[in-house]
Amino acid sequence: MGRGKIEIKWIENSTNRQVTFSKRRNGILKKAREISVLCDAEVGVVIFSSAGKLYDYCSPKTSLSRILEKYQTNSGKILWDEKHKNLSAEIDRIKKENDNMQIELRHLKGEDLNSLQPKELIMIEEALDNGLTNVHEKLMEDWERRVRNDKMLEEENKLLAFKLHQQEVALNGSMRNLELGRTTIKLLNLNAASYRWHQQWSYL
Amino acid sequence: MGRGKIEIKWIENSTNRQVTFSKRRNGILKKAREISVLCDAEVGVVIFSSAGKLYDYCSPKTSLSRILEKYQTNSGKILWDEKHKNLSAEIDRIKKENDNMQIELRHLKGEDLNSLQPKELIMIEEALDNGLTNVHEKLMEDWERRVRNDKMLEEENKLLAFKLHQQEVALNGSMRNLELGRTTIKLLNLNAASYRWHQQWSYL
DNA sequence: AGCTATTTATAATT
DNA sequence: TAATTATAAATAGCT
Repeated sequence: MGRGKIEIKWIENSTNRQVTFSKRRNGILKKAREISVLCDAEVGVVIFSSAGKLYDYCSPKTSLSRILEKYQTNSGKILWDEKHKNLSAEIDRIKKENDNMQIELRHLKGEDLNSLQPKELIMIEEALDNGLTNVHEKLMEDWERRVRNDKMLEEENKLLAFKLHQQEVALNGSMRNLELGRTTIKLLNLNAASYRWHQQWSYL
Repeated sequence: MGRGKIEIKWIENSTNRQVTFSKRRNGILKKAREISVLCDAEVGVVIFSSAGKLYDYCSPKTSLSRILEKYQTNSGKILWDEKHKNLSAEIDRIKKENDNMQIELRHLKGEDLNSLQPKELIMIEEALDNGLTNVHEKLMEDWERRVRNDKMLEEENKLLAFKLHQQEVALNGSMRNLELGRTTIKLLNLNAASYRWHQQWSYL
């Protein structure tokens, strides 16, 4: 896999050895990543260079300690004390639940349908139809609420505009009736409604 | 690295996935062996297939637990001393993931929509539409396959009926040419096709 | 489970 | 030390 073929034995030249280590280490970690994605495998890799530097990989959605725990139960080799078996079992249980939901989600999103029987497809179709109906209903409700609200605001608007007009007329009338000059004009007992209106629109 | 290039993403076809897993697993374990020899590296690899089967490698002159011990001191990550912490954190994480999926599922099924904004509703609607499109496509494919199959069977049927008719005519012809009486009529070298046909329909 | 056309990884070289 | 390139090795799609 290179300019020349090499025997699989210790590389004496230390520069070469280090370069090869770096390249191959990257290769292994990449392939570990790939197999975990391609095949949904749980993978843990730990590599120490001869100088003692650490490199590692662990597939997503798990952790080295979890992988190692599984390793213990599966291989019978004991890596450490076994006081956490029940927690581990709990995790397995939840993960299985998780996987099932994942599958259901995929199916509802129209993915990974190849393995399904028509009967199953039809059940999914029904679920989707159902969901769609409900969503549409909700959207419709929302739309209607919006429309009602708009109408209400419009009405209120008209009413307020009218009141404003009335007040202006009244104001003009009183002004005409006042003597000119520095007369202080004490303004106007705005009634409660028009006050609220004023508050509401004053930021414009 | 094969007849065609593949994307690094989950392989849907389960046969392909399994074959790829097996090939790549061997590849990784081989490379782990090689780097440990070539570069005098300490390597530990643990792989679980999605079905939960264990494969592992550990470089010679050491053991997984020794490698892992080194891993702990070197990375600062605690693998087993306070592992219950890790585990319960893990459980929390998975549970959260679980909850999120649960919610998404509910939403797709049109449940629990009250808290959603129109924008979110529309996104869900799109997802559902999409899923429905895919499911319909799949059903349509299935339907078409079925129709094609039916047509083929019908054609074959006609052909066989025709052959049968021909044979009857031929039979009647020979009968007419035989003297009447108790002559034994030795029946008829049915050819292979009509024999198969007979087998096929005789249960009706 | 084997076979190859290809893609990848990497040993040698710059 | 980092790129480049010629070649070996791995493997995807077939059978």
